[in-house]
Amino acid sequence: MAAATAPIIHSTFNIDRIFHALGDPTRRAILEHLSHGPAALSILAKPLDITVAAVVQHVQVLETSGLVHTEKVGRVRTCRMEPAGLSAAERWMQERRTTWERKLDRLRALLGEN
Amino acid sequence: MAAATAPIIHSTFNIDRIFHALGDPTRRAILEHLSHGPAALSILAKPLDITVAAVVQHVQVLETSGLVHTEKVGRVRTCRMEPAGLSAAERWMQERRTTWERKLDRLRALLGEN
DNA sequence: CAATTAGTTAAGTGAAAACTTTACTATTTG
DNA sequence: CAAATAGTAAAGTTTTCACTTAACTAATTG
Repeated sequence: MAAATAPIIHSTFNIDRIFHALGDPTRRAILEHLSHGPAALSILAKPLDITVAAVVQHVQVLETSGLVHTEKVGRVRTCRMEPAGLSAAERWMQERRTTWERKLDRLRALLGEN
Repeated sequence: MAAATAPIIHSTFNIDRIFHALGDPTRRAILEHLSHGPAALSILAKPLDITVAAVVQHVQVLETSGLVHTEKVGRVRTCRMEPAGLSAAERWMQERRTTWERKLDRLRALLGEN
């Protein structure tokens, strides 16, 4: 019963990789930067005091998780945020949270009826 | 300009700890279990093939992040989900995502006007 | 074309994280 | 009360992760 099983269309997203990518504060800082617009690797590196090589590795993690897309033109690799990955993670959390909240409501209703 | 700065009330939540806690698949499995209702440590441990000691450690991480609350009665420690932490993480993602989506819209509008 | 800029790749280091083992305490139950 | 159950705490092991260094390629610019 309850809601019909949703068709699995968007399973290109690996929730494991997404949450792992989001687990690191530097990668979240990169995402935050990219939310204001696309940026080259060297631009992303500037405010973070780590080497460009480290930034490259973080961006690779973000890219294989699907949270970021990159494209190289000339010698510049431009990174841009890919919002669908975030949506997938938001959905995961929302599902768990609402499942729990519904459970709580039912419990409260039962207790209220006594 | 733009929106007024939101008063910081709910900063009891450490977004760093929350995202770190969510970064581990075993901890997400525990949360998933708890979304269906509170459970004792030993119940949580059963489907995961790791020792109870390891589960205790995961639950400690979840608890210090605020995603889970636990209480010991007799010899049983019962764990229950705390949805507010998830909401905080959802909010973080939604903010970054919508910032980016608004940016995209403005860009599209500009291009559309040409 | 020489110098600079942007990024890449591989290998190594150190620290954090996940997990186990072991020994132990407190509670419950037959 | 003896045995079983539920969890705890500390210490050690293994694995993963973030980061650096260093040597290199390709594109751009003075």
